[in-house]
Amino acid sequence: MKIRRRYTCPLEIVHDFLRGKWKTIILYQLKHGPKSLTELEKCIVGINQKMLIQDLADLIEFQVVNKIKYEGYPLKVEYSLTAERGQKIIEAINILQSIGKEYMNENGMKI
Amino acid sequence: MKIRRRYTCPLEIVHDFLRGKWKTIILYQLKHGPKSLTELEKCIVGINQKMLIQDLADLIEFQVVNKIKYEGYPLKVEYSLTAERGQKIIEAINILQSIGKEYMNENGMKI
DNA sequence: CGGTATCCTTCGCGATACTG
DNA sequence: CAGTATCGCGAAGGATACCG
Repeated sequence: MKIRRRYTCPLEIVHDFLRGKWKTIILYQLKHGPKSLTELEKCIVGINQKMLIQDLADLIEFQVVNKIKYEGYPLKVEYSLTAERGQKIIEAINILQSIGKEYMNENGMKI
Repeated sequence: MKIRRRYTCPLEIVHDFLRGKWKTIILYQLKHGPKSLTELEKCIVGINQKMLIQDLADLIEFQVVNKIKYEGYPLKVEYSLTAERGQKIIEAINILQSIGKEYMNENGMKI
């Protein structure tokens, strides 16, 4: 992660990090266990491979995601949440998700 | 808040809403009680009035912020978190803030 | 299948000027 | 002091082609 400016509050670091279009969604999709690149690509509607790989790299660097390479052929790589920071950030994302649910109910929105 | 696209998950609504540069910071600054426009402008480094007012309008529409107008002169307006959704969203923001603190400690960063 | 590189477009946001 | 309107730039991100 590149530092973009001088932060005046620890919150700004994390918010700047999560601000992009896809990172929270990627994390959310890893909530129920490891997934491969192509699995992620399939379940995240609208994302393209470039963004997915780019954001996964960021998530790994920030230590919210692990990358596991399995040796041998065919190539197999899996991504999963880290036990520490990954799980913690998911707590926050869960809250946001539940706010979204409420909001949709109140406004008669459907997926 | 204008709907930007078709959402495939309730999380996306809230994330899209919070993605902008300032909303989370504004909410965080309201955590300890109501503030006026100029107070917010002073304590949020780098923001300009246009963005502040624009984001406050969004936050009000999404029912995380209340606007209280006091009658009489001089004009007085205060913004505060709503009891329901405002408090709930702050829970998530608190988690992000604490992740930021950890991250800064680990990497020897200072404000 | 997993990953990198390049080009091009969109739009978030900053600057600035104006109104009640 | 509170709020609205306009304009332009730069970065985020989409499309696409290529490599191991």
